Amino acid sequence: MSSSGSELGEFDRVRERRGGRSERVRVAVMGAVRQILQDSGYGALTHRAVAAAAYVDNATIYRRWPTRPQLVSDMLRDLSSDLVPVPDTGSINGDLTAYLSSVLAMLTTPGTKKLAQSIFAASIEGDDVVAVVLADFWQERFSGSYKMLDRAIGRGELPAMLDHAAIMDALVAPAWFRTFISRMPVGEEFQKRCVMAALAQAQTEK
Amino acid sequence: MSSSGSELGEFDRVRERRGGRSERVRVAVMGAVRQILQDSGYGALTHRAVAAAAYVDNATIYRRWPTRPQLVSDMLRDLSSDLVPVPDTGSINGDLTAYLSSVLAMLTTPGTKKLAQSIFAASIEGDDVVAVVLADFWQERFSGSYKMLDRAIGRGELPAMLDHAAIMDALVAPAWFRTFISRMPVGEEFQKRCVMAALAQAQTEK
DNA sequence: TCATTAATGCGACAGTTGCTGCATTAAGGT
DNA sequence: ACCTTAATGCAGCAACTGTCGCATTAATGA
Repeated sequence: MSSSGSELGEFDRVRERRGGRSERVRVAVMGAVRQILQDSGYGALTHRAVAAAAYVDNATIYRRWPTRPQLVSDMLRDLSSDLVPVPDTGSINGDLTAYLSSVLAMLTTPGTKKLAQSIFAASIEGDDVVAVVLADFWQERFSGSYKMLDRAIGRGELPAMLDHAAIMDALVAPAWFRTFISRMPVGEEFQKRCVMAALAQAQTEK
Repeated sequence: MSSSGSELGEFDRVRERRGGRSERVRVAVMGAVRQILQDSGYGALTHRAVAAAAYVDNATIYRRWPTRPQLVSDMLRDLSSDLVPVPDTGSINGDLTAYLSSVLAMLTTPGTKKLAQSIFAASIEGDDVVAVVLADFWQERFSGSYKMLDRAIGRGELPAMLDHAAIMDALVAPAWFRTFISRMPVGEEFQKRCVMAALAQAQTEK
């Protein structure tokens, strides 16, 4: 039955080669994707453009990442979380202010804004499989920020029964909404108001 | 100088033909665009697909709407506002609940969700000129909903000095954010909570 | 070190997309 | 009714996109 000596199951297992050249290609491609997205945006993300920037043949890109959304979602895994760090200033007010400040900085700086835009564009263009990856990405991103809230509960600043998601909605949803959908300005008082709204939401018992 | 008999300015004016065949083509194309977006989404919006659906030559589409975002932004003008009507139930609580309910229905129904998705995709792909059109679209959409708040002020339900945009942010931003960005569920209690948050924001003096 | 074969590079191909002359049609003014 | 010419239809083109077969390279296990 199995032409292979090892008995790992009913079917022959395709032995993937995860190290060496394949890994080098992967790193180069992911770097090229991020570079292109930051510099020129999602519209410039072509398989051949990535291939050229990574010094890899375009057929290789097509074989490992058949669609553009897959390129983006795969890059998300490598994306370090230092884009929006979770602060620890000692007070919930300071934490929320610092966090939203990071988000707004990310959404304002051209390079990272294009990056965020691309994530959004990919999630629209991508099929359901990619959507799952992206949902995981956000879940992880949020679970990190939830620690911020739990610390405040430990300090007695917030009630124990919190709707974590509701608070983060109040804090960051308007920023994303204005940046990419309604395209209204996100100024200084807008930021303060969102922090206030998040705090008000946090005081509401679940 | 001027080969034309009429003296309308220094240069000859190109006499556009706004009626007759041109208008019929325009109506057919706009209908085809909306049909395609609702049925198959932004990815299926090809010039040739629109041309086929509208029984018009594809060169005509290219000449009058050179890019896909222009097709979408032009369709927005025709889009009747009955997608998200501004309610008048008699109380601010009822109005906000009904309004958010309409927004969520629009974001949940497949056809209209794809329509909203397409607007977003076009605003990302489109150049700055298109962005202006889309900003106007949202401005008009919001100005309609502001009347809802002004009626509440007239009834004495809300303080006179309101930050209209802040209230609408609290009401609808989380819905858009969860639908297209964080992809979290938008359930029954989510809706109630957003209305509560918007009311709390409304009670805050500007 | 050697054999196996997954992964890549290379070249070519059909299908699609964006665009452009040119002939034809019909809208708008006289 | 007639003229001018804007707008459309038609045909064809270069550029780009996605895919494939085949030769070559090198990762992995023995």
